[in-house]
Amino acid sequence: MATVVRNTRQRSAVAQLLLETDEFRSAQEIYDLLRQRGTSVGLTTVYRTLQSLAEADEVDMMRPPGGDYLYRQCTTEHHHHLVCRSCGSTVEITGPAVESWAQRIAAEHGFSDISHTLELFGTCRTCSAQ
Amino acid sequence: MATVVRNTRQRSAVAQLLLETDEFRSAQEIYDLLRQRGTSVGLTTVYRTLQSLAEADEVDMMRPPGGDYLYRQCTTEHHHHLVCRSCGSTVEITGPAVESWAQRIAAEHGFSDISHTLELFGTCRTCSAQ
DNA sequence: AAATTTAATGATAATGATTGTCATGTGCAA
DNA sequence: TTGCACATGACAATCATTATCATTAAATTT
Repeated sequence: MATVVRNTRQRSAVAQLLLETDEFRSAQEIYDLLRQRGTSVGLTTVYRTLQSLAEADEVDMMRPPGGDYLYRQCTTEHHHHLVCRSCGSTVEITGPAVESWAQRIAAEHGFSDISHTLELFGTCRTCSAQ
Repeated sequence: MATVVRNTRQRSAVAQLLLETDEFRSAQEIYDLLRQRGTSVGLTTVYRTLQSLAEADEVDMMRPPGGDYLYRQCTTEHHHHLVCRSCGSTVEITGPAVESWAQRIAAEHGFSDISHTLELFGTCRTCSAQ
């Protein structure tokens, strides 16, 4: 019954690249980076692998306003992000009382099964200096 | 120089529908609703009008995880939303100290030109009862 | 080690939301 | 009323993502 995840060259290549990448990257960027380092993986497989890793909570997946989905290897504890709009460099941040606040507000209005999105976007120091 | 916004039947129809709609709706849904009430507007024009209204901060525009852009007439003061994943019904909420918190965190990491997204998603009472 | 089973791969096509094009329509200022 | 510039909308184009499916190759069994 349990879905067996096979250990393939492609899955390892994607996982390894994510380990070495600190910025949020799109599927296309990850595809390009893999080609550059000589460990090409088909674009379809890149999408599938990222989706699989995201479902397993091994990578974070987000979509900035007006942009495509971005992926990044993160710690497993719940956190939020401060992301550079220009280069994708990322700082993991821990929201203060967002969790409990969200639950309380939702309950007050009769909403259940609550989730939330909280992301900060800005321009990092490097990109500010052009 | 200033862009003049003309008062057309189509723009009025979209604005009027938004005034009477309390839920976040997609462009396609708005297009359909306009047809139903006999004030049809071309889909391209619906998109253009919504974008124009969003840029003027007269409607809020958001994109739930895995979904398309949604639009809703809101108050002009800055606020966040609690949105039903199932029917789109929305409660406007005011975040606590999110603003200042975001600015402080960003400054600590050398980021400038900060913006943030904070949205809550859940299932409203009506949809919980099927 | 070979055979077998079944998930994974990837080239390609399909999808679908959003945007671009451009001929025509129309608000509005003169 | 006229003229100009923006607005409209049918249609085509774009493009990220997903579906298809024949082929490859893990992992398991013989």
